[in-house]
Amino acid sequence: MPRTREQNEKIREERRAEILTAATDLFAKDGFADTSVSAVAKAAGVSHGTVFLYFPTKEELFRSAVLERLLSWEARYMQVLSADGSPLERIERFVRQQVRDVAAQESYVRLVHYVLGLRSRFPDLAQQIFGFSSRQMAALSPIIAEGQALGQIAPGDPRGIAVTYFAWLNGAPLVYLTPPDDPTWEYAVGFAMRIFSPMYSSATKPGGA
Amino acid sequence: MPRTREQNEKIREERRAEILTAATDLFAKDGFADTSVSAVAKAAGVSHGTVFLYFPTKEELFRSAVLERLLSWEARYMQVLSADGSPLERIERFVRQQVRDVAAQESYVRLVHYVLGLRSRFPDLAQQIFGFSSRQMAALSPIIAEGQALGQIAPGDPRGIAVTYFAWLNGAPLVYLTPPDDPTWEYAVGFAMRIFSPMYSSATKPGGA
Amino acid sequence: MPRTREQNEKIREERRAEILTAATDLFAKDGFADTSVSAVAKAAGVSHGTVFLYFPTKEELFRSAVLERLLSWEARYMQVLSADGSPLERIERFVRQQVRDVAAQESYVRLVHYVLGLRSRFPDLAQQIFGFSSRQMAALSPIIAEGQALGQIAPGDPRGIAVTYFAWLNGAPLVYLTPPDDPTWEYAVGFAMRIFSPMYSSATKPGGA
Amino acid sequence: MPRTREQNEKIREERRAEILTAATDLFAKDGFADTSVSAVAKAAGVSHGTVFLYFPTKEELFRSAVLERLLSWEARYMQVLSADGSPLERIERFVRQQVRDVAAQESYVRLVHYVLGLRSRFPDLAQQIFGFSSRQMAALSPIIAEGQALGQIAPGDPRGIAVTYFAWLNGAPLVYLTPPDDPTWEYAVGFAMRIFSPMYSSATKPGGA
DNA sequence: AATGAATGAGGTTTCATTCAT
DNA sequence: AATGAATGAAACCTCATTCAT
Repeated sequence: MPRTREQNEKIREERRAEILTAATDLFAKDGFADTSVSAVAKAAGVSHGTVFLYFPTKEELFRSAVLERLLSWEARYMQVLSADGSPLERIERFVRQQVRDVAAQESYVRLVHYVLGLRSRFPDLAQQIFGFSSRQMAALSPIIAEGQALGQIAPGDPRGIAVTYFAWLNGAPLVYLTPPDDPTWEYAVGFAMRIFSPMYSSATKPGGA
Repeated sequence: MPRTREQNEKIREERRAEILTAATDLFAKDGFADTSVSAVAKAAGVSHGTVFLYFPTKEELFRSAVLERLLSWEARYMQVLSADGSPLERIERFVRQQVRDVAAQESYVRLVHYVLGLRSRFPDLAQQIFGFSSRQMAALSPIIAEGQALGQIAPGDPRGIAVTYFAWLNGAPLVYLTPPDDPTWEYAVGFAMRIFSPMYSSATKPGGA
Repeated sequence: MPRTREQNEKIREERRAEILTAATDLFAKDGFADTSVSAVAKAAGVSHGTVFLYFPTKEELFRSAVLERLLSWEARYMQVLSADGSPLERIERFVRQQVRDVAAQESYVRLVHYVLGLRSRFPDLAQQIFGFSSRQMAALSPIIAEGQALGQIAPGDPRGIAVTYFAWLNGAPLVYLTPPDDPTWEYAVGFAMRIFSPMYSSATKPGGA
Repeated sequence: MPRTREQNEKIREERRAEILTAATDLFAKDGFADTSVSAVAKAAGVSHGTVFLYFPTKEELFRSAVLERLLSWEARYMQVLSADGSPLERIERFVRQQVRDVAAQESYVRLVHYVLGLRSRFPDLAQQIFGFSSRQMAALSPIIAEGQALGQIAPGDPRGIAVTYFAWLNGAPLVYLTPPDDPTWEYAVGFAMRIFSPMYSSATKPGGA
C-alpha cells in the first residue's frame, strides 16, 4: 500500500529544505561553477541523483537558493519599517534587524553579493535582488523625510541618504568579519546610524538588541 | 636579423599586459570557473597555447589579474594621504581618488569583491586584499584623529569611522550603477564625507575633482 | 470483499495489455534506448514501478512488445494460404491481408524493422522475426509452383519470386506513407501482384478487400 | 614554429573521415542512443574528447554520418540514368548500381533505414532521405514511360512502377542477407527487373556487371 | 616564440531498477 | 497490487594542460 499523499508531501518538503540549505552554504563558499551537485548531495546526505528529483537543473537549484530567502527577509523588513514609533526609532530597528541578518547569515549574504558581482552571468537573479533593494530604499526614503521634518535626521536628499546606507550595508560584511554575536556588530550599528543622524545615540531603549 | 634582447622583452611585456587585461575583464564578468583560458586568449588576440607561455596555470593568471593592480593603487592612495593639506582635505582627496577608481575600473573592483566573497576558495588572494585594506585603514585612522583634534571631524573612535567608510566604499559599486563620468559619483562623495564630517560641505576648492 | 482469483487474473491481463500497447507505440516511435519506462508507464496510465510488476526488465518488455503480435499474424497468414481457391486467388488474399496489416499497424511494423536493422543489438529477436518470414516464404513457394503449373503465375524459381515479394513487402512502408484507408494501398497491391503475375488483374471478385 | 595551414587542414580532413567511418558502422550496428561517443572514438583510435573537436555534438556527428554519403550516391545514380543506351539498358544499369551499393555498404543502408524508421525522432534527416528517394523516382519515371513507348517495359503508371521498385530496393537488404559478392545479388537483380519488364532477360551484354 | 591538435579528468543529467510503505 | 522516493551507473560534453611542429 503506497504512502498517502500527505506523507509524500511532507517527505518532499523536508528533503527539499535540506538540499537547499546545503546548496546555499556551498554556493556561497565556492561559487556556482566550483560547487558540484555531488557535493551538495553529499552535504545534504542524499545521492546526487536525488538532487535532480527536487530541482530540475543545477541552475534552478541555484536560483532557489538565492531567491527564496530574500522573500522572507523582505516581508520582515517592510513590517519593521511600518511598525509604531518615531521615524528614527523605526529606522534604527530596521538597521538593527538588517545588521543582525547580515551578521547571522553571512554565508547567504555572500551568495547574494556573488550574484550581484556576476550580474552579466546571472542577469535574472541580479535583477530580482536589485528589485529587493529598490523596494526597501523606496520605503525608507519617506521615513527619512519625516524624520528630517521632526529634526531627528540630518538634512539632505532622503533618497541619497537611503542609498548611502545601503552602500554601507552591502559593504559591511566585507569589512566586519566577526561572528554574529560579537559586539562589533552592535558597535557597527551605532556608526551606521550616523549616516542618518550625525549626533546619534541610541534611539531605542537599552537592551533593545 | 633577430630581435635584440630588449625588443624581445618589450614584446613579451606587452603581450603579457594584453593577456592580463583581457583576463581581468573576463574573470570579473564571469568568475573564475566560467572563464575559459581560450576565451582569454581570444580576447587578447593570441592562441590559447600562448597564454601558457606567459602564465604557468590558469590559477596563476587569475592571481596576477587580481593582485597586480592592487599594488599600484595602494601606492597612489598612500601618497594622497600623506600629501599636504588639512586632515579633512587629505581625506577628501583620498575619498575622491578611491571613488574615481571604483567608478572607472568597476570591472576590476568586481573581481576583487569576487575574491573576497569566495575567500575560502581563494584564501591566499583574499588575505592579500585584506592586507591592502588594513594598511589603508591604519594610515587613515591617525589622520581622522588629527582632524578631530582640529574640530574638522565628528568625534568617535577613529578606527571605527575608518571601517565605516571602507564598508561604504565596498558597498558603493553595488548600489551605484552609473558610468564613471556620471555626476552621481560626485554626489556620492558628498554623502560619503558625512561619515567623517556630518556637517560636511566640500573641503576642497571647486574644480578639485 | 476481496476479488476472486478470476477477477484478479482478468485485471492483470488487461493491465499487461495496456502496458504492452503503449510500449509498442513508443518503442516504434523513438526506439529502445530513447523510450523510457516512465514514458511507457505514463502512456499506460500506471506508475513506473508498476511496469516492473508485469515485466521484469525493460528488455523483457521490449521483447514482448516485439514478439507477441507476430504470433497472431503468423496464424492468420498461414490460414489464408491454406484456404480454398486457386493458387493466384490464395496468393492475392495473402498479399491483401499483409498489406492491410502493414498499412493499419504501421507503428508495429516499424518496430519489427527497427529490430531487424539492429540485429546485432537484438540478435535473439531478429532471429525470431527471420523465422517468421522464412516460414511464410516456405509456405508460399509451393503455391507459386502450383500456380505456375496452371499458367497463372510467371515462370521462374518459386522461392526467388517469394523472396522478391517479401523484399517488396518489407520496403513498402518506407515508400508508401499514406494512411491505411488510402486507396494507394489498394493500388499498391495491384503492382505487388505483378511480381507473381505480370499480366495481373484482380483474381478475386470485386469487393473482395 | 607551428604547422602550416595546409598541414593542419590535411590532418583534420583525415581524422574527420576516420571518425565518420567509425561512427557510421557503430550507429548502424547499435543505433544512435546505444552508440556512445567513446565507442566511436575508440573505434577511430582517438580519445573521446577528440571527437568533439571535429563534431560539435553527437547529434551532429550522426547527421554527418547519415547524410554525407547520400550525396555522392545521388550524383552517381543520376549520372547512370542520364547516360547512353536504351531505356531498359539505363534502368538495368541503375538497378545494378543500386543493388551493388546496397549489398556492399549494407551497414550504411541499415543506418539510413534506421533513420527512416525513427522519423519522428529524426524528422530533419528523414526528410532529406525522402527527398533523395523522391528525386530519383522523379528521374526514373520518364525513362519508364519512354521504355513503355518502345515496348521494352510493361504498361502501367510509370510512377507506380518506380515506387514499386523502390519498395523492393528498400526491402531487399532485409531479406537478402548474403555478402556483397554472393551471386544471390546478381540473381536478385534479375527478379527486380521483372517489376519493369516481366519477360526480362538481361538487357546488357553478359559481363556487363 | 607561437600554434592548435590531442588528451582525459570531471561535471551535469538521465533513467532502469529497487524497495519501503 | 501499487506507488513513487531513492540510488548510482553511464553518457555527453567542456576545458586546462601538454606537446609536436
